[in-house]
Amino acid sequence: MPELPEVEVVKRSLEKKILNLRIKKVKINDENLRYKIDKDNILKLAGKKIKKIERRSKFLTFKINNNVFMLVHLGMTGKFFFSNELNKKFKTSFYYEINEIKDLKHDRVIFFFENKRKLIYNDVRKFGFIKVYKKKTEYLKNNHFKNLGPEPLKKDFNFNYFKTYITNRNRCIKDTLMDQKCISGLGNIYVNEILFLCRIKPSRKLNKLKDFEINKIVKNTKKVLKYSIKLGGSSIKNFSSDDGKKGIFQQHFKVYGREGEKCSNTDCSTIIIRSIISNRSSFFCKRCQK
DNA sequence: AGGCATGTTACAGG
DNA sequence: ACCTGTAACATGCC
Repeated sequence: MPELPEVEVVKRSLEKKILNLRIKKVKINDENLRYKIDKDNILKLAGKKIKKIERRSKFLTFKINNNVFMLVHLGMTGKFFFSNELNKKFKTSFYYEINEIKDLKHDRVIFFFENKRKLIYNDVRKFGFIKVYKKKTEYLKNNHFKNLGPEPLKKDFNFNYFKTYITNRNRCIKDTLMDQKCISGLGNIYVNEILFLCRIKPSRKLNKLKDFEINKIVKNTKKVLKYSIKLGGSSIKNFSSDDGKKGIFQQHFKVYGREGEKCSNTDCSTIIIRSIISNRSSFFCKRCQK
């Protein structure tokens, strides 16, 4: 379920659990993730501590001591689980309930810490990956960050940037917002939600956007992402609560997944429709989004 | 059986 | 070299 807000929530949650813990052992159950895991490198993490966790777009970076860096992308179905010394599993994010037996099969990599604590990387579809860089220079050169546009929540994603970016391009707004080169961290769910709030239909061409709409897109992008992070992100399945903190943003989806339902804008009861744009479902209200 | 699913990227064509 | 659109990757659920 990971778009920017979910990855951010995972990051914050992991910080509380594994920061400064020493890795004792790494076990690889399935090395064939999006990229084949470099066993030599990942096994060498044993004995080292996790010093810092950062997020860039939908990527997580674990800074390990001795200038070692571990880069993780959750793909479509990647999740982290943490279990403590009692071998009782706890969620590492706020929004996954663990069905231990069912999920065992998809536990791809396990990091063992002292006192029987474990961090489990679980990924059903294996679109996620884990890469280890032995040197800071190697990490900085990694090709995943090369073409990333600005972080939506930072100041460099603003009206001027966005207006300049879309000038002389012709594409529809939905594809543009999904394009990580333009803005990094959005995915299908949040783009649908943002465009609904902006009352712009996903297929609108960039050259037909008015300045006030460009401004609205920038503002609503920040608003939706912040609100979702505040609610602990969203999840379509495997969702449950534990200690009262849970990701509940999916309860606030206004269009995503709501094909056939009535538009949630007041004084509109048009049925939300779904259409495919660039191989991805788009949900929108024909009446409100122009 | 066939369609669908939160993402990225290799590739082809302009 | 840049821009854009498409298909593929692996797996499970309706």
